[in-house]
Amino acid sequence: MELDERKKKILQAVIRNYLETGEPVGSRTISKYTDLNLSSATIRNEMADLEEMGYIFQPHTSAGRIPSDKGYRLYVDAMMEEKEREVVEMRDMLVERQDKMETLLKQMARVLAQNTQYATMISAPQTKRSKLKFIQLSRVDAGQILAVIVVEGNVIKNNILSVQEELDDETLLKLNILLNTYLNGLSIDEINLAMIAVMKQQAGIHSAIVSEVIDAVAEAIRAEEDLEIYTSGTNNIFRYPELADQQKASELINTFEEKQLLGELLQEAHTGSEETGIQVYIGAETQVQSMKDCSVVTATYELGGGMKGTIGIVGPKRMDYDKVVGTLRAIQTQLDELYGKKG
Amino acid sequence: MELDERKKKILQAVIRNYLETGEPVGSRTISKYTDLNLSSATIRNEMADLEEMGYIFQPHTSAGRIPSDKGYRLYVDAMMEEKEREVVEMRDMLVERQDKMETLLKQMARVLAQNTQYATMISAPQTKRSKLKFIQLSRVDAGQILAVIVVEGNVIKNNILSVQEELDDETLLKLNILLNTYLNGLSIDEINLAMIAVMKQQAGIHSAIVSEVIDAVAEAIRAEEDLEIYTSGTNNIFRYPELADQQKASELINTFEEKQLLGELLQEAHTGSEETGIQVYIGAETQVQSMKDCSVVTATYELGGGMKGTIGIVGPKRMDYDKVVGTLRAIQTQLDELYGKKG
DNA sequence: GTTAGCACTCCCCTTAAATGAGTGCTAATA
DNA sequence: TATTAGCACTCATTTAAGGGGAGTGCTAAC
Repeated sequence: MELDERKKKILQAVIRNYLETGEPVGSRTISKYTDLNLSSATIRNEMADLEEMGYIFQPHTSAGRIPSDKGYRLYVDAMMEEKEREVVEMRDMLVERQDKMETLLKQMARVLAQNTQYATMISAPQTKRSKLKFIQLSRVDAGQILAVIVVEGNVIKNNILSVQEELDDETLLKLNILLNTYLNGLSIDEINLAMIAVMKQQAGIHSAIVSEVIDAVAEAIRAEEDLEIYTSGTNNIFRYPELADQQKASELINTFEEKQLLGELLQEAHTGSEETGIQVYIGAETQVQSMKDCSVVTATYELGGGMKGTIGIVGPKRMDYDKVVGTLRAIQTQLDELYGKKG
Repeated sequence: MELDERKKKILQAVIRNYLETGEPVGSRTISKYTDLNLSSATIRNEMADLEEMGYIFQPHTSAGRIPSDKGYRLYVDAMMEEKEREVVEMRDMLVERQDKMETLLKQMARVLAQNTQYATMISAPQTKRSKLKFIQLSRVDAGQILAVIVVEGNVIKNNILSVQEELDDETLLKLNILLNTYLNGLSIDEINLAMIAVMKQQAGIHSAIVSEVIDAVAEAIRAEEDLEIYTSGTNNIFRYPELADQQKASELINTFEEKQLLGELLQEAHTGSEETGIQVYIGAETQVQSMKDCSVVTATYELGGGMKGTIGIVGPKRMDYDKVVGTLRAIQTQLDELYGKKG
């Protein structure tokens, strides 16, 4: 069977209506509220066809139709009309240029949740690909060395290293110079064993302890930074009856609190994200079990200096895709204007 | 009317039974399952008295009795028998001595939630009262100075300061010496304006820019550290029907996600906490609106070096106080053994 | 002071009936 | 041949009624 123009129009009308009301859509509704000028009987025939093709289905006999995942997918891919949408508070927020990354991200999540009425999450930019700017070792105590590492974008990491033997000031100074000389300008990903070996050799004249410190520093630099994730508006799921029953709500809330799975989800969205940087997962398309009845829309953002993170919005399958995608696109644009251009 | 021994026993029996079942307790139940050997009629008379005194009430005519807040309060203050209870995983966890405070706290919250089946929260230790151990300024870029501050317990703070004029190496070195000389060993609370003034004077020989940097450092040290709070098991609230309806659950979940209010709650519990360090808030005793139908039990913990934080457990009013208080006490003891003794 | 007995209350569950939205199918129509 | 009107049918949802049961308060007897 072919999906002709009329069927498309009817499918679109069904989906639009269902997105608004959340109620199964009947033939009479379509007949009345479209410009197709067809009787409900005709619509019924067409709807039966659409059901056979798998785009819509009935929750039970003698109920109206609701879109299937396949129907939503077609809608998102081909029928959606992005709503131009600007988040004004977001713009203000970004112009202020929070000095604390953490605060900025938390606020972004919150504003977005209030704006869309869905649950939101946001991952802090990853620093693995940004370049080292500055390394410094200092003695804090006898036996304790503080390593401070600054990467592009002024993200700072610290670590306290314990050493057996004490290092004298001179050695420490030399070590600092050595580390900066070799590692400066490299990204964390680029630091490899060969390089560490060369450094150790260079430092070999001093003592074995130096080697130990270098290892510890390399370790600290590469340390699995646990992807920070901020969420907001989790309780928005209660607005949508299809997600609000105890079983589902409980699982979703747990997912949002534990954050582990959110991290994987955002990670995947980030890497798998095509040219536009926006991705939509409908129902079972997500890997996350608790979100099988949800849709997830993600957007990759960039703060300049190679710092990329991902924003995610989680709502019911009947989420307002037009609005959500529009909003995310607007945020991308705003961020680009502020950070993107100057690289 | 007087609360004689027999009434106390009956009240205790009512509460114990209600904690277990969550169902209103009838006179017949008490008559059968206590060693008082009284008929249900007698119990009924006594229960009418207890109701008049405000310790119990009926959710509706011809239902059994359930404890009032006043009843719970009496129970917690005078009738509770703390259950000896050790959280074994906790012990293992503590012995491993996570190097990352964050990880340790997250795990503590999680284990506690699994153990008690309630929602848990934990505040990271505050550093305001711990002593400064080490300060260092370094030049990262022209115009950007990195300030690293280490306080007791090896908690590290950093801040990037922007300065107009460039500082030469020598000035920087002197500044470092100056800051360490004056501030080392002081707690953040103890740094005051007078002290800063003295430092500025001392540095006066150099230039006005130095004064600017000192101000920035003082600011950075005192910067409102936003109380980190980790939560776990929020979804446990769904185990208790009296908290699980949408309205209440949604508000509670929001409170747990936004964390702002939790912070205030833990803060208050911390400061107001008497000798044992454990506090119980029943129902309306909390300031937090969304927890009016909950009970909250908090415990102050200490990690040595003056680092104190607070653990909180949130559950229904019919929470198992004996178990919760016992568990928290056990954790306090374990932490004391590990950190407390050596100060 | 304690207890047995009894009428009464009120929640809760089950069942039955009424309602109404929506469908599929058939036959008539343009 | 495509469209439409008409109609019987389905099924979720709401409403009402009735029975059961747990538990109470009160009274009178022990």
